[in-house]
Amino acid sequence: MTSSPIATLLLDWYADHARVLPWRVPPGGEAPADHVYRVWLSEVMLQQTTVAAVRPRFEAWVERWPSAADLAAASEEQVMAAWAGLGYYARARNLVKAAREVAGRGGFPTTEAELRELPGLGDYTAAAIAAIGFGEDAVPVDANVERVVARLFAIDEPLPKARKAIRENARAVWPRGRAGDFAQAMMDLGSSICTARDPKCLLCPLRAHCAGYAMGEPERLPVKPPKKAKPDIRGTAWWIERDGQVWLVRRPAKGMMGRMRALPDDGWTARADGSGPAPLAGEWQDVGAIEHTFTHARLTLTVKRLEPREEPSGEGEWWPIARLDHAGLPTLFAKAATRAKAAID
DNA sequence: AACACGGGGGT
DNA sequence: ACCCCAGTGTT
Repeated sequence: MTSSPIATLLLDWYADHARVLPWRVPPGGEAPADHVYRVWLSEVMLQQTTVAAVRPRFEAWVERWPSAADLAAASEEQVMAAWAGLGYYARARNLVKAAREVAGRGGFPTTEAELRELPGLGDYTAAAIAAIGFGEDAVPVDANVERVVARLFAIDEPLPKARKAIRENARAVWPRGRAGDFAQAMMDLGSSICTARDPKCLLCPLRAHCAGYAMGEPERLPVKPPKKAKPDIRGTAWWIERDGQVWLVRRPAKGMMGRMRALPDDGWTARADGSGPAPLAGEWQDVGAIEHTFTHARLTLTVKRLEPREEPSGEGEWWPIARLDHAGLPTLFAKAATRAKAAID
């Protein structure tokens, strides 16, 4: 079976232009013993998250937990704190579950179909690990591949209906035996040449084969559905301070930032303003508000401060304010904490 | 099929 | 001030 001209051109381009990334084996290089673990971790971190944001977090992570067995032995609490700031926290909960399943069965699955059963691995990630991690002829279709293929074949049907045609065309050009390198080549092309806006077609190794380029305005593709406006919502977070410590709670398992450490709040959700009572009676000092944008809403969070005599009710813990950086707060609450501390001075 | 789920980087 | 992103799980 011979490769398509597109595969040959892109693999040749990749041989000269591959990005150097901490989880990547250079084209032609030898995979390390922990390769699958590193590919798995990088792929999960890269779900809806940019390379620039992932890179330093990946390095710190593999230093702390060099293998799936190490990660399986960690507490979920440690892992959640280590994930703080990366967002989509279900990924961290699933990462622990998956690590324990992998450790329990004595190693990673060795097929795409088995990988797909691990928590947190959908169609894309299972295919990416199979192709990049151990060379299976899998076809991982992410947003980069969608964009490149939609342009190469001038698929102008709007997403998500276009996905079937995109997947079929991707399969048609994907080279057997080089699935992993080709996947990474598509990522690099999508990130540096075939970008969402202002693609650099004059530098593209596939230009001569690109129907989108031939038609003009390849940047229109893929066609995306209109997105809806984000509602503005409001909420309150409570900064309860005593003897250089602040009262932190653990968020419920369900919903936003599930099981993450946090400041107590008034029960706002991404769909509604909060209205819950303060966890203590007293003279609350308004220390200002912070803005934070989620996927589905823009939140204005008012921060109120109190130095109480009695203990707050309910589950929680006193945390030294000087060590708040180590509490593993999601970015929203880290911002709120910064606001509260600024008001103290 | 539609929605919930965070955050940061690029322009 | 948007737009985008190496998506997955639930309803």
